[in-house]
Amino acid sequence: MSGDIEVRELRYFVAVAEELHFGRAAERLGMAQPPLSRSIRELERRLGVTLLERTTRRVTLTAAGRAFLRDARVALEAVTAAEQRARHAGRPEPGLRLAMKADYDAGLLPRILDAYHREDAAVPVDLLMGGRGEQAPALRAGLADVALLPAPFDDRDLDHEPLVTEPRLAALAAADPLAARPSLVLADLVGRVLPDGAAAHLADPQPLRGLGTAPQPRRLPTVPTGVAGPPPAGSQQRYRDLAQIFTLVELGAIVWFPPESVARRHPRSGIAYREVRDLGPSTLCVAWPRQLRSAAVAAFVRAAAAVAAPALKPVSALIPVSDSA
Amino acid sequence: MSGDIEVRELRYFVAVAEELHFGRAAERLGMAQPPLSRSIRELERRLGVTLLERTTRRVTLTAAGRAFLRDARVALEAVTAAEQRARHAGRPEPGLRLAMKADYDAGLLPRILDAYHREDAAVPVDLLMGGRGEQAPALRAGLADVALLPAPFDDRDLDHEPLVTEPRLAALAAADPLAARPSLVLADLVGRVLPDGAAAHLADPQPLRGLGTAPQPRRLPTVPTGVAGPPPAGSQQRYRDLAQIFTLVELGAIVWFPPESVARRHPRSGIAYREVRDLGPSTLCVAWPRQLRSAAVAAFVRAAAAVAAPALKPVSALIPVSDSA
DNA sequence: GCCATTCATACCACCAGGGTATGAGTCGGG
DNA sequence: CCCGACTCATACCCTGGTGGTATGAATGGC
Repeated sequence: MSGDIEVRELRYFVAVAEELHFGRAAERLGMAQPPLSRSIRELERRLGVTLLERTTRRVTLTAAGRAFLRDARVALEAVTAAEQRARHAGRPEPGLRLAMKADYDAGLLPRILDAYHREDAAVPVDLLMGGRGEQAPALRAGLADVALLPAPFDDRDLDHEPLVTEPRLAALAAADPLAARPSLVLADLVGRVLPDGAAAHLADPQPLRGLGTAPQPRRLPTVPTGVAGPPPAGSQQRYRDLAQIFTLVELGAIVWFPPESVARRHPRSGIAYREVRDLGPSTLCVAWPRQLRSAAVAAFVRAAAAVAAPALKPVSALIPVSDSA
Repeated sequence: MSGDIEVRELRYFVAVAEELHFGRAAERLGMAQPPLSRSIRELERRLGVTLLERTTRRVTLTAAGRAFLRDARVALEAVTAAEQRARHAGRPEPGLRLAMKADYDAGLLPRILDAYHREDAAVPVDLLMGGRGEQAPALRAGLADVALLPAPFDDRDLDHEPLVTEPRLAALAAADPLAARPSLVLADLVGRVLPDGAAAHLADPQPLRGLGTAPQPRRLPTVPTGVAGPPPAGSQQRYRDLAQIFTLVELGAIVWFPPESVARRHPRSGIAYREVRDLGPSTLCVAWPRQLRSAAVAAFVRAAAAVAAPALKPVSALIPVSDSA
């Protein structure tokens, strides 16, 4: 009789714990409800612990269930990361997979790659261009080996090194009355649609790094691909490519806060970039999975740090987790 | 047909990768060799990657295999930690499990516990007294929630906060000629048997924290329990309890480097404690699993930091990994 | 009090995973 | 150079775990 917890059981439990409904969880898992119920019960029996409190009307997590949900997610991430990294390492010439969002490199990418290729441990670099907030998960999932990304980001299981800090600007429609002013403060923008949780800057203070922060919801809002028309105002829609953002900014539908280097790279007649005096700066970081200490990654981090060194300003607080990350 | 990697397969692969021999690995796993061979082959097929190069005479790891071994160990650790933490969280009154080595608290434990119990989030504390080097693994395995331990230690997947730094002394047999001197330097001790990799202080500089450090062997030397007679000189024997160490020090069999607070707590006529002018100090840390951010742990860390605050000296370099950790 | 909803139980069927027997390739010794 | 030992792979069988279907039982709303 069964000793070990299996990955399958972890997936089952996570599904039920997320749905809090055996029927829906079973549907999501592509199976029938009775074997799912049985699996969970068997899991509980082996753990010697009740994870879920069930009545026929309601399913709730126990304290142990909440703890197990958190740890099960971590474990599942570790398993899939192992799988992905092995797949990549098995390729004939496994390059270094660098995850970043296009243009979010503070103009350093060419010099970093140059410096990197002069390192002894250098291997070819595969660029993985992703949307905002996809870099850190890609590292965790084993899909990338190293990333360039702006802080703050969710740095669970990641190590990082700040590279450069630069101001962020507000991108406004040129026709916007605010564009007439040479500089703004955040309060000027109250009521505007701000992308990507930037609204939090106006509302709450940033969550502090450290212990005791409540666990954050991890689910990303789903991104409808190939949408037509602007999203409803006030939605926390996430924009994957700059063209889309530019269009919406030009239309006055949103305000956007790009780092200075990104703005400088995209002058555009319909868009005005303005200083925001009380908007915190953006810090570009290099990040990598904590337990991954390959020579190729180390060389990349060295190269990036060396290139950035002259411009380095220490970042006062790297916020590890935020709802919008 | 193939969906997911399973924990069983990870265990199988780790066994084979460690033994580099299917027969022995099968024996270790308590199964026959053919199904083990088949499982590994099936795992490779699903990964699309060759993990092991086999001839009938020799089994070797491929590059992908080495990467997968590292990640598989991490994943297995995560699974067992999830299991253990759930078991503990399911107990009727789950206390905070504090791992430490007896006496290695720099005299702070009573005050830390006092301060902790005044915290709102405080729960009863279960003390887990372990030998040297067992604290960090206990945190990783989900057997403890928080630990007090001296740096350096293997801090993979752990967060830590330094508490106090204090000098270490040399414990010598009172009859030792060196005991006549008021203070020593490490060079005086060349050729002595030093426990727990302290010899590294004499030989190589400490490995630097950071990337690119080669992966370290993780296997602890096995500790024969209930040994009789002193171990052979030069062995990297690990000593579990102080009584054993004292006996060996008194006999002049070893030299030992306890933190000052430990020495002060154990005055003993047969043993002389002497300053070692070039021996680095010891820093007591509080450590906890990185992803575990419970209120009880946060409260404990706060309490420990508050108690230690007056005495806090920053530690210059926490060495994350060492052979002796 | 009835009915809809939802989790648990009962029972069945299939195949994944483990066992045994044996083949095949490789290295070493005579 | 051939033989034999060693070790991994293949062939085949069989058990039990895992999933499906049918149905019961309990809960909460109307």
